Amino acid sequence: MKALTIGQLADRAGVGVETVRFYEREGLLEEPARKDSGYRQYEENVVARLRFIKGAKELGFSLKEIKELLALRVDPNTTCAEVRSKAETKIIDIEEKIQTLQRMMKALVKVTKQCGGRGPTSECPILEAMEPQEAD
Amino acid sequence: MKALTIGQLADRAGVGVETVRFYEREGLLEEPARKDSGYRQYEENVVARLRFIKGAKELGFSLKEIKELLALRVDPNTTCAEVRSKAETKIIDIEEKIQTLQRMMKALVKVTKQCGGRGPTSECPILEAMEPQEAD
DNA sequence: CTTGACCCCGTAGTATGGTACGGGGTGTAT
DNA sequence: ATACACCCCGTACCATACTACGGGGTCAAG
Repeated sequence: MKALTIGQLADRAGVGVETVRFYEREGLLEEPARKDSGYRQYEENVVARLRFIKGAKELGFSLKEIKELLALRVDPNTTCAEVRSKAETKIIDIEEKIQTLQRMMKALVKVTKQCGGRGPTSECPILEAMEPQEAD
Repeated sequence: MKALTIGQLADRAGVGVETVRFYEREGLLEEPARKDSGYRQYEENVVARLRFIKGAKELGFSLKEIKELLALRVDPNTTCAEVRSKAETKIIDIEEKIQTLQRMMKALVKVTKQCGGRGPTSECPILEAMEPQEAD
């Protein structure tokens, strides 16, 4: 297993070198091994971690939340109950996001259908996307 | 129909007054009618618009993208083809987000299941969440 | 053994999306 | 008629998440 340089890692994950160093400072990536020269040496699996961070960000998770997600693992230093309850909170969170996205999609499909139709409407059907659930 | 003051609007949508004025400056909300005093007068439907903005933000859409989403309506000033193609782009976008979220959820469910089991693993199953599709 | 691409670090600057402040006018209730 | 909450505007400030810069060392190819 040959190690990756920071540049190779960044390329494979589709982020910038500076971003990798930034994530390291922020604690999203652990400090890698170093060569004698001081060069960072990354293992292949860090690529997946970086991609995960990238994807989660695009879904509206903050780096802080992503850090929590990445910490969700079953290991000897965490109690099961703890992991479980954290994971369940996140699951609910994600389910809500999915539902909202599905409503948005439905609204967009409706727009394209209206289009196929005839009457020009000035309504904005997408506004309904947030309505059905957030009854206060 | 009684108009809402900016404060009432902000309360109902769950945002701050300053945020409303900010969105107005950014073109996400149109300039409302004013009283002689200069006070803004909002119609009830602006509440939905604000909630939409709030929700879309939590899903990782930028204000710029949200503006585009809100502009997606069938009206006399836009050609159908245009609206259609924009909407379709957004739909694909949203579908991807949904799929990623579903993979994340599956990973989280897996974590909770591992938990119920016995062996402590130090693996992080959530890292697989971004993998299956982004094959390069 | 030099040249060019890449790495190191620290610090500064940027874009986005608000949030706060200050000095002033408004609205209504007592 | 005065008090208190709320509105006006402009400007300044803030957190997050990068991104760039500068001065220097490294490494592999030619």
